[in-house]
Amino acid sequence: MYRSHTCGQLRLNDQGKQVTLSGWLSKNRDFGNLTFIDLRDRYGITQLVFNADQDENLYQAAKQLKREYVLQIEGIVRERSNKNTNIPTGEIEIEVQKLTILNSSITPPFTIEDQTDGGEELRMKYRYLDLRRKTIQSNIIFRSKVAIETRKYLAEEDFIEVETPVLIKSTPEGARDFVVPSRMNPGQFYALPQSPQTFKQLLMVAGMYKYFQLVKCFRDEDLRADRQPEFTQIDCEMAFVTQEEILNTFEGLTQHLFKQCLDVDLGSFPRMTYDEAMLKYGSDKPDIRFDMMFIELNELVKGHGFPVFDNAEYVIGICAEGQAENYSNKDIKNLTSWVQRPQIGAKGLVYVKYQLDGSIKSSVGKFYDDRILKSWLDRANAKPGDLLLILCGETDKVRKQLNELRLEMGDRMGLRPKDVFKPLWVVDFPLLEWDEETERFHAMHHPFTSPKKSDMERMLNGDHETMKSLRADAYDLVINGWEIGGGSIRIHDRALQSKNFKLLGFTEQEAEAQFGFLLGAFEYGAPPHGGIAFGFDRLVSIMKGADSIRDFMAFPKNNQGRDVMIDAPADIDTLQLDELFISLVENKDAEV
RNA sequence: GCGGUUGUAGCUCAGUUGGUUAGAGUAUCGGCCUGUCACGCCGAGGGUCGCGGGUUCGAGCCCCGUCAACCGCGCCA
Repeated sequence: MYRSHTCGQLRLNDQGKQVTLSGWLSKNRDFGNLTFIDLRDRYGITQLVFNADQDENLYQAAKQLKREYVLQIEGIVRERSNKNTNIPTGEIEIEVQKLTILNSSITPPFTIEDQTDGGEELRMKYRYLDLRRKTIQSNIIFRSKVAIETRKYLAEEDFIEVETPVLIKSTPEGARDFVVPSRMNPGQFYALPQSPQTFKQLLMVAGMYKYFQLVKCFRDEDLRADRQPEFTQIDCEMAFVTQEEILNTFEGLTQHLFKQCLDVDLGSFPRMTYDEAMLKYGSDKPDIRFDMMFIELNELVKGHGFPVFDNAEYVIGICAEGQAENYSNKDIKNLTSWVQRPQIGAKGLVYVKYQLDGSIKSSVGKFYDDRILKSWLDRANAKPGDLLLILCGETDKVRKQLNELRLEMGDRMGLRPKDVFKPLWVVDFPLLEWDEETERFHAMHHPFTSPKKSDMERMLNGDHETMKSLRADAYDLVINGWEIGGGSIRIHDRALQSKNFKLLGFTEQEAEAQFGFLLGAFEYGAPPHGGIAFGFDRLVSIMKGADSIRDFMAFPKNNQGRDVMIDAPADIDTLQLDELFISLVENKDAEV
């Protein structure tokens, strides 16, 4: 028996007990003839004490122990004379009678503590040591808890978990696929799924409705703090279901997870159409922890001789409450540089300060008199002390820019606390998105998304401009400005699906070649169906208020998609290449 | 593909206008210490200043190139 108790278990009322503990040596504090050792496992830390007065040999043995040695000890639980109120086991210690070194350790490259001295790259290389740290361990344990509660809730709702294949077929739509060469089919490749989308729809055709799966998905695109090449989805699909039922079911799931895992009551989720979100926040995933909504100023600013506004398509602003006095000319200048960075790309920034004494100060004061400036402030419901920040330009661009500015101001003003959760359903997404560059439509959600019933007639018979205005039964769950989940009611009619493929620029042959199996299935009595997928990693991270999903994955990849611990990806043997009928191009530039 | 930040001891970082032998904290090693819990005190070892080139009497610092990490843009139906 390696242990009778964990290192986080013993309390004052256990004193006098004979116990056996196993764990890692976290720290030792030696006093010459008395030494303390912190023994750590995933449950906590228990202090061991070795006293030379009681056993000189044992004390000398304990002195030789180093960080991260794996120890097993037997001893008696004693009340501490000096208690440590910072840890749950802080009232007791173990008076050690027998010490066994289960394994030694070389000196770790960084400290295994809550606040480690190790940088990210080093921690990733030695991820197995990083994972010994309580902060990371508790993230992974929390993730497990959320996964288990997800299964509990969905099982309670009569969902069944079905595994779908990982080796599937590449499709040009959407993200870039990871591909896997097939040895038995020379020259051909599987693709790893970006999501189990078509399979879950086929499960609906199969009558396996109320499906879910906690599933790995793969996308070969550039990484971000919140994006990894392989990630996990809570993937769900239901048949004989309306959008309303789906929203309610998964609002319930989200409430359940927050309640069970964080003891947070989310309440019922507000809903907003895509158009409203774009108009008020310039984003399809608005952070509604704070207001600072967009104020449209077009007709108030035009026609007064300020050419920048007169020539702009769209002039909008936000009102930063109480910030007028906080922003000196220099601060405004810095903020202007901030919006002019290439990542934001605004041309400039106009401000109107409604000063506490009621006077008005503005960067465009020589073009507009105070009466006009006041009309802008009035539209923004500004009070003395408020700061109006205005951007202008093409509608889509300026919305995006002002969205960034709004979030930045929200951060600066402390309006985005990490422990406050504001969920939001964004609904009625456009069905199609016109891409100017390739001069074709893209599916806003994915090509299986159904138009709203009221738009079906227009979709089948409308002209090009009509297509741009079609709305879909598609929805996103947004929490604190993060897209946590998204889904739609699917097309279950072959003719409608064919029409959609055609709009998306597929020829009939292409549609048949790529999705013939699905179109074929639709001819055999496909039920109405729809579903949703949650980004599991993002959900878990945001529940813990983290910006990066990496610390919620046991073994994440770095910015270049590398696993620096196992050093993958890596070259493969020429024999392996030969078996796969793959030859590598020596000089990459020669390829072109 | 692009923008930004960073790269100096095992680790985290400082290093001024280009100028003596490149520092601190921490970790490691040695010594002392009987109530610590970021223990304390004394001492020691530890450096390809990411890499390559250039300017200069002299480069951690300036210039050019390059590599890597992180953040973001594009991309991510």
